[in-house]
Amino acid sequence: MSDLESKTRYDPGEVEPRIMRQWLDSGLFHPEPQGTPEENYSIAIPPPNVTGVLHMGHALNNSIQDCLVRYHRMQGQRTKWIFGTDHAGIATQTQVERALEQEGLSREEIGREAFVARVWEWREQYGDAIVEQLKRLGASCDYEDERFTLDEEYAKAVVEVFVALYRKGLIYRDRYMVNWDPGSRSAISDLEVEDRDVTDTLYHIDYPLASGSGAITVATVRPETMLADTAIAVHPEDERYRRLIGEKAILPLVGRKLKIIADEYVRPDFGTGALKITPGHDPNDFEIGRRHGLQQLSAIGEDGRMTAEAGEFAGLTVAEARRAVVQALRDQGLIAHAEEYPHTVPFSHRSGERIEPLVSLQWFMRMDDLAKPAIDAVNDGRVKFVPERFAKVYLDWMENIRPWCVSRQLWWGHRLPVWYRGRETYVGTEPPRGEGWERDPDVLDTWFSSALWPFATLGWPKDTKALRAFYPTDAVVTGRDIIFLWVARMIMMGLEFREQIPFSDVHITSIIQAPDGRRMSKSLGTGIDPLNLIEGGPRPPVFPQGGDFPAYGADAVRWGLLAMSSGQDVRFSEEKVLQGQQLTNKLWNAARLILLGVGADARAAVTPNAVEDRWILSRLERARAELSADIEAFDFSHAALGLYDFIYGELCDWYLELVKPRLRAGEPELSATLLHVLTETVALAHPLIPFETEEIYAHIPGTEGLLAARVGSPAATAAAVDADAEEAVQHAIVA
RNA sequence: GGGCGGUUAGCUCAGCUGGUAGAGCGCCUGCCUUACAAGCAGGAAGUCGGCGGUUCGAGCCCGUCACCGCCCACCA
Repeated sequence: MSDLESKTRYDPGEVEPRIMRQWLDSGLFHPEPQGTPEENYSIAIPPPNVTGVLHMGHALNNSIQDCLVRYHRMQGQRTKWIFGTDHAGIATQTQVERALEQEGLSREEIGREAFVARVWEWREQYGDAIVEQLKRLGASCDYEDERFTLDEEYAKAVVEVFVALYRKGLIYRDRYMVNWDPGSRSAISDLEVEDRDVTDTLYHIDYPLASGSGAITVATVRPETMLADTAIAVHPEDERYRRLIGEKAILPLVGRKLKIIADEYVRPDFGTGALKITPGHDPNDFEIGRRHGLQQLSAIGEDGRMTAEAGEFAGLTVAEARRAVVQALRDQGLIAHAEEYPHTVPFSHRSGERIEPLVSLQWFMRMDDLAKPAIDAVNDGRVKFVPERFAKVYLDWMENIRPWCVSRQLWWGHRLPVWYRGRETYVGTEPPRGEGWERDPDVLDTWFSSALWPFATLGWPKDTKALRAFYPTDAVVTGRDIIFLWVARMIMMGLEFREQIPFSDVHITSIIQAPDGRRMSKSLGTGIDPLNLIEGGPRPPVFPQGGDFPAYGADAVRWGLLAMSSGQDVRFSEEKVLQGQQLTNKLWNAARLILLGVGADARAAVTPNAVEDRWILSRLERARAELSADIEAFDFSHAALGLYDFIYGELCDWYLELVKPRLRAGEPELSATLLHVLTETVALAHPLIPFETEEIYAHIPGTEGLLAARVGSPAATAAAVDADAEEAVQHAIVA
């Protein structure tokens, strides 16, 4: 008890690492796989990227999950926080490629096998960082049962799913228009594309008519794609062009004859009302091309350079080709007009490069059949979104769902279980027998494996004890940015392969913005490293006052983040973390007052007669009920604020101030009440501020074991809200 | 082009099924020497974005406008 006497301020830096070690050594976070999912409680962590580091989103998200997990554990439920990391295909591969570049190497130079080995090494070296950071936060994950989406066992689940969906006809190979990311040199899904505002030049180009009588003028922002034009389209009702339908125009620079076709897609009021059709390089033109049976030509290759189809322009980059084509057209006097044209253009979310729509042979997954039961699950309330409005976002997307391009031209990931031999294709969990088979080099989209997370982590496809004990899980806690990428797909896969929803609650957390309202981002200098908040460290540039954060400690940061969170996006506020620190300091000193003040024989029965004693006991029960209700409603800011009000306002400022004289007199009855109140207070506060409460608990005479492992509270059930006492005290306050 | 969210004290945010505004930080005043001065007590401070409507009564309901933010969408 010496540190209680000597330390007038709570010292998280000393306490927290020590307590975490005790928790980890206790095995408390690693439950036996027993019982049923109904009686147990489980959450599968959104797997952080292996090479990632903790950011503010993780800090909030994991503070919330830990609060839920600790709360349910202390309700006596067998509780498992399923833990692991994600291989994060493109992100990880890019990082390792960059490291290679530093050595003057490329992945092509060292070859696939050596490269993948390098990534595994990289993972060994950096993969633990985020795990350690989560421990620093106090997250009570089951670290003893860690999964990785590329582990052998997990990979079996991925292959199993791929093969099953292939056999069902839901996974298929097709030559189709995809979002080609020249940066990662891979196809990416629609969800990995973001639109950005760009100002391009809109060129009006004359295509001479084959009849020799004049020209038809088209408008385009991508003149270089004209090299792959195979038609010109006009609206069937457009009087200006009606007579030209069926005629031919000559493609400048190339000389190919282009049929002038009619299609209702064309808007007469835009540009010139005549549209050049490039089925190989534009998603709309691709559709029009299919409707009219047009040829698809590719003038741009997967390397982002012009192909042989581009003739004299072959080998140029797209940007170079654009300049060259424009110059050539100018030389021939075919550019009728050019103007600045601001519009939105797709970019790769990953590499940041402009998407090049290409026709490519890829593997796709048909989603509509899978979506139906997943739509029902939300409509009938088996899966609930909190806040509720996100259900609509989910449903809108699901009802208009499109095929998912699942193949990626990367090396880091789950390789497709697909082999080819001549015209034969083999798909299976085991390699094909016989000679001459070659395996598809592509890997699966990272989100394909993440979609299986809630059951693949528990050992599926084997029928494991863990699966029987913990699936379905109870909740998933995540940001709204991955409702489609992850949450929706987990629901679909869970229903398809386990015939059960993967979780019953989807809690969508706030997104925490920088203090100035901008997005938190490393490159903008608006990001805040949670560890700098916990252990002290430099304030990023968004804080005008500069200097270092004090070492607030994990409890204060957790409390602050919970208090900040709400159904809305919120700005980060250091004041809330400071308030959390004040709370922990207040509680520390309240514990000192009580523990240093009560007599040694203080463990008497709690039989309060004094009205203020009955009052605080009543308030305690009220605080407990409100806190439970808030946590179960995923209302963490009210949980945090309510806890603060009870500890600060009622327990410390009012009750303890009031009983100080009696404390000095050494009343045994008071001592018993004080110890009871302190014990129950740290117990109910534990899910939010676990470290300090655990530390105080260890100092309370008569307690044994870990607070984190404490179940329920016998005294609590006996006690009840005492309206008489509350009213009596209210009157006293007024008087 | 559709959809969603926001606009409440100087700052960051609460305000449940409508009954006449709250917290933290900041500010002002007083108290201090033994739980905590990163303390205690008290105080000032808001035409609840604008306009119109429903109602005995609206920050909360309806309509409309204005900004701000986000998501979805194939107009060259």
